[in-house]
Amino acid sequence: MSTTRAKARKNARPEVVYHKLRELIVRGQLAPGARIVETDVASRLGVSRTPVRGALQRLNQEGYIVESPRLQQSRPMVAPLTREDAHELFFIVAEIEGLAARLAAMKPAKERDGLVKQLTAINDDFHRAAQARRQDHNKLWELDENFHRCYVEAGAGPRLMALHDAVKPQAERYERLYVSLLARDLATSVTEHRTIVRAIKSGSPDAAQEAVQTNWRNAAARLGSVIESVGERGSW
Amino acid sequence: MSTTRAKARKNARPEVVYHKLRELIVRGQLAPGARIVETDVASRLGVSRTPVRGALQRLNQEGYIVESPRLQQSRPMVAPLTREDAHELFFIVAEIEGLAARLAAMKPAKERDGLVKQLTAINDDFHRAAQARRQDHNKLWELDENFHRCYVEAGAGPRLMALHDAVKPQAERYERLYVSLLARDLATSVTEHRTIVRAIKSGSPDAAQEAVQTNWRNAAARLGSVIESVGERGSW
DNA sequence: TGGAACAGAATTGTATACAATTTCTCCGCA
DNA sequence: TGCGGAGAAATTGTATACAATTCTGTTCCA
Repeated sequence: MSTTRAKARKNARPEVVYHKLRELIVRGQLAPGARIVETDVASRLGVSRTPVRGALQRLNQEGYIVESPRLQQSRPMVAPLTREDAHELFFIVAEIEGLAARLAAMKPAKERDGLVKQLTAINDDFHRAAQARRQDHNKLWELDENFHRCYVEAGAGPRLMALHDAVKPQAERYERLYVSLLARDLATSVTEHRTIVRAIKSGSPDAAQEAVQTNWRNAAARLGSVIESVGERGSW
Repeated sequence: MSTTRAKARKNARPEVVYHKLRELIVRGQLAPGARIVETDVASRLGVSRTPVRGALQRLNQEGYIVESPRLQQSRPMVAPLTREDAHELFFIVAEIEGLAARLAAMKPAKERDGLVKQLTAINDDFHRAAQARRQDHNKLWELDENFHRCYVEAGAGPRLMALHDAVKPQAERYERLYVSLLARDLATSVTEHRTIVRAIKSGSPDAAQEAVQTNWRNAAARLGSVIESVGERGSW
């Protein structure tokens, strides 16, 4: 579990390599299946292989990169996007964020009030952005992300938070796919979000957990029906 | 999430360093709070710092070691054991294994039959081992571990399995504490295990998930009431 | 033509030297 | 005695050289 939360250690080189690569993978500029070569990355970013190695190992542990099933050496490549993977991943997120929502709904009413206000505001923005003539996929993704992060941060303790931080980013690639491929279907998400907010507002742990899980599981189903191996894309 | 499942790559040096250190930490021979020095480990195990670094990074990501100061260098030390940490960790395991149990309970009856037989056998062994005059803590831990692993493997897909593999080992330190400190209270566990088996046997997803979660949450509560900062222990 | 084998290139694994940073120690001084 | 600081020791960060492994392309033989 990445206990390794966003390290404050900004200038650490493995850190910047990690973020650069992760960004490229998540945005699809480094295509699923693409090979990653330590020396290339190192020379492109102007560092030696040592920090690159650290970054690669982390990306591997976090599932962005997989190792070709070779024997003695690893030969890493960008993890592919599959329907099954998306499904399982979203179900896992459903559990984690569901638990966080349950905990958030158990907070004293006073705390919940502020949270509910925030959530409502974000979801309204999300609604508007979804209805806009010219949709901004980037912004849509960010708003959805914020919505979920909001109640997770309110409910989760450090350990659950760390788990969330370890797992959730892996869903980012699929979430971006979601808003791209299902741009017209986002009204459903708005409604599901409202259900979550209501449950937290009324302080119903069971309902909150249920609502979050439903939201994610439905998303998994919707995405699964349109993801057909979004093949090679972009290069670097 | 350690997508990095137990690598078949046996002879890989980072792998053996990782396992050696992990074992020492989990068994308490490397005390919570103890500093870990790359060069020491390297010379003790007869390798250079490079593979040690890999192992250390992984142990860090998996939560076995933490970085003490917020400076520019890491200075890793063995993660301490606390009541709060145990509580949160067990609740997380409750979610993960609960989900796995739910999925296991949804398998066709034919598959479930074999599973139920296995689970019953293990739990009976566990029962006997718990009642033995001279308890073998090591064996007790292993049996409990097997019991849970059994239904998890039956129900979980690769991603959930990977998540489980990433999180569960971190609970090992607390589980061993549990069987040591609560040796006389293990009958309760046997009973809770029986409830799990019944739910899977009857193919009730809700009941199975609930039973697993109850088992872990109760364990968290029981452990929490006796864990009092099990201070420094052992050295290397 | 097809395939096996070999040579060379490409790539990762490991060790080690050096640089940067942190911690420790001990001495001076009030 | 206690505090502060300078310099030494310890420790981690980075780069790089070399070793081990895997991949690629070509040649040679059936």
